[in-house]
Amino acid sequence: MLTDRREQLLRFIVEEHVRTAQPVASGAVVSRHGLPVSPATIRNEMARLEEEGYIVQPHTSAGRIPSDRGYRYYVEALMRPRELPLAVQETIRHQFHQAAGEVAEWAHLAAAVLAARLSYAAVVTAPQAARPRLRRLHLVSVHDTMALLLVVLQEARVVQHTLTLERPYREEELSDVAARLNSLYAGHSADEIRDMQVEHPSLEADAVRVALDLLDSAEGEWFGDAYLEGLPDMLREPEFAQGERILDLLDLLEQPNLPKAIPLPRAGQRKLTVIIGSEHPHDAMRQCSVVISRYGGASGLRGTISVVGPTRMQYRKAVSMVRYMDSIMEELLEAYLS
Amino acid sequence: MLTDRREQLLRFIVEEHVRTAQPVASGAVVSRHGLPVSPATIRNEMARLEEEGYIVQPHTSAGRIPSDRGYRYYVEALMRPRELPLAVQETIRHQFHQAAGEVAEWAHLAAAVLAARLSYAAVVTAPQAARPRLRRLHLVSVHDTMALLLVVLQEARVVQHTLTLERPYREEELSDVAARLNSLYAGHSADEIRDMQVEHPSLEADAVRVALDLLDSAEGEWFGDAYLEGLPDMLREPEFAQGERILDLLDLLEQPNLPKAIPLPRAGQRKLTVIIGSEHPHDAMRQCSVVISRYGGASGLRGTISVVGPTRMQYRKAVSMVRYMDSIMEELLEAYLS
DNA sequence: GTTAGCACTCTCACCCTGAGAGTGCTAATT
DNA sequence: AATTAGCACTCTCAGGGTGAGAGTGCTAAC
Repeated sequence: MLTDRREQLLRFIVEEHVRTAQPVASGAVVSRHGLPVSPATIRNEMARLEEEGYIVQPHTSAGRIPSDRGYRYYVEALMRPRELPLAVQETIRHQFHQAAGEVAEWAHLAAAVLAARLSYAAVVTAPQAARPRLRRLHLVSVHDTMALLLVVLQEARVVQHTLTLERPYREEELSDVAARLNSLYAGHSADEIRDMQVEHPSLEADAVRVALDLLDSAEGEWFGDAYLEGLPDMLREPEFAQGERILDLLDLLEQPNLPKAIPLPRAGQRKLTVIIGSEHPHDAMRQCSVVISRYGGASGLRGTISVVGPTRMQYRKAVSMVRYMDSIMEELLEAYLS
Repeated sequence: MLTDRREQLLRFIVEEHVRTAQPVASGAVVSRHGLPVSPATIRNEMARLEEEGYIVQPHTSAGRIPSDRGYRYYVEALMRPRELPLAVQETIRHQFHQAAGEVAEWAHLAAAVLAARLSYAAVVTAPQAARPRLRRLHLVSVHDTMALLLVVLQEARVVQHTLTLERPYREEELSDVAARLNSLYAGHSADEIRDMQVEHPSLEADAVRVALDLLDSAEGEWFGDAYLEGLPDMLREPEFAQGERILDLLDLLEQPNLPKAIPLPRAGQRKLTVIIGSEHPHDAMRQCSVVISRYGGASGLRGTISVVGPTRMQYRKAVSMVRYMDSIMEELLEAYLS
């Protein structure tokens, strides 16, 4: 649909603008890109690209900058994604090896690595079970009249809640209660447990009620554990120089609002999604782009990896980083939850 | 040291400036404060206050604003602290009652309440043991080759870490290991455990090593669990309108840097401390004030409650809120850890 | 010690200006 | 038909000038 030359031109404008954060002038194209044509020719081509909505002028006598549509075309057709250099892959893999730790740590580390390598904000959600099942529950005495209820999910995840006891219990009593409940319910989902309709005495009833709540919310809240890193880095990009914009973004990227900022990719969609500027449903995000990938699924677990940056984002680098992180998370899930 | 009238004047300037965020002019003082003198008299008095460093003029033909020293004098001598209205006390107490939950939840809630009521940033650190002791440890199977090590501290706090197992263990094996370790170590501090010098087979050795690490870091990291709330609210104050300032603060208030922003009050100091503007060791905080209180101590647990706002802060309200939160935390500690 | 009066200073919003950047158009060239 | 040289045009940006408004400091009188 675009001629070869116009594509080349658009690519150059995008990449140059991403590099410099400045509008790209016709003169700059010939001098920096080395095309064997004059600036006037470039101007003609630019006029065409503008007509078709791929680029815009901030004002009459400025160069051009890509429009959201221009970025979209770039991402879709011009970008030629690249694998991460092997050296980088090695380094990252090494980092994960060191911190084998817990499942939630993976997500945290992934966010930190993304943020550090890209200088954009990164959000990674820990893997969540699509349909959580109870593996086992534990009651741990924390204090005379306080116990910790641990719910171990089938999927290597632990959630907890504190119970206040109406009388002191000894450690062994608590274990007995837990054992009794486990023999009944281990391996079942919330719905199944509810269907059994067993009557329980006081503490047991409490524990079951809370455990069910935890199971339910483990299913419901897709965003149970989200790790956000690198926000200040992103906000240092020149497009966010005005305080007002920063604050709107801060609000949106606070924990409780995160799901609005990082929309959950529809199940049918392809694995990796790029949302560019005004394509985003939220106003405050109109000058941001988001690269999202959903990992997991095969194992019954899923989560998202995403990067939030300015529309003027290094799409190629961001996409390859996200893609690689995705593969790492998949691998880890594979290895630990065979 | 200041005449009565000058004190009255300083108080008015502080309170008016806090209210309006504008310099206070001599005319405004007579018309709004209703002093039976003329603006000229006020100007003379203002000149004296300025000589002595309590107020400054942003520029020649502006009113006066309090200097850090002026705020200091206000806080020290002019403020007459006030108890929180009973209705507010009731509401807050109720909120805590509802969310009895875990010890870490108290801190989180306290931060949220402070932030909401003051529209400043609030940081509350969860209670930490000065000298943590092991109450009991648990090994919970999470996956064939992964177990969760739970270390319950004497002080109603639970820390956890994941262990990778070199071979699959059954649930009962893990309980046995935990039981063996508990019979040896329950009730002891890290140092005491190290002194015992018991030899352990593989998994046990691992568990002990990690448990010791956790105990150590529970002691070391004063800032183990800090909850920060309300940052965007504070940043909306007009003094932070410039993006640059916001970013510096954002950096400083990120998790790993928090201890720099909220200095730990020296043990000898009185309970509640106010740090005003340039008194703060950190440059980025020169236009902020911090109200800090340390709670606990009697119970062997301690933590801090603090509020960060602009120098132009509602000191009276902030101080009484922090003080009240402090008393609530003390009460909770008392009640649950008798 | 207080006050009226007034000159003085500073900020802020506004407009104007000239330099610089980059374009669009036209007419000539390949 | 595509390219290009040339040039007028438009827009931004920084700098300087201006007048209104705000609030002060000083002086001299009370």
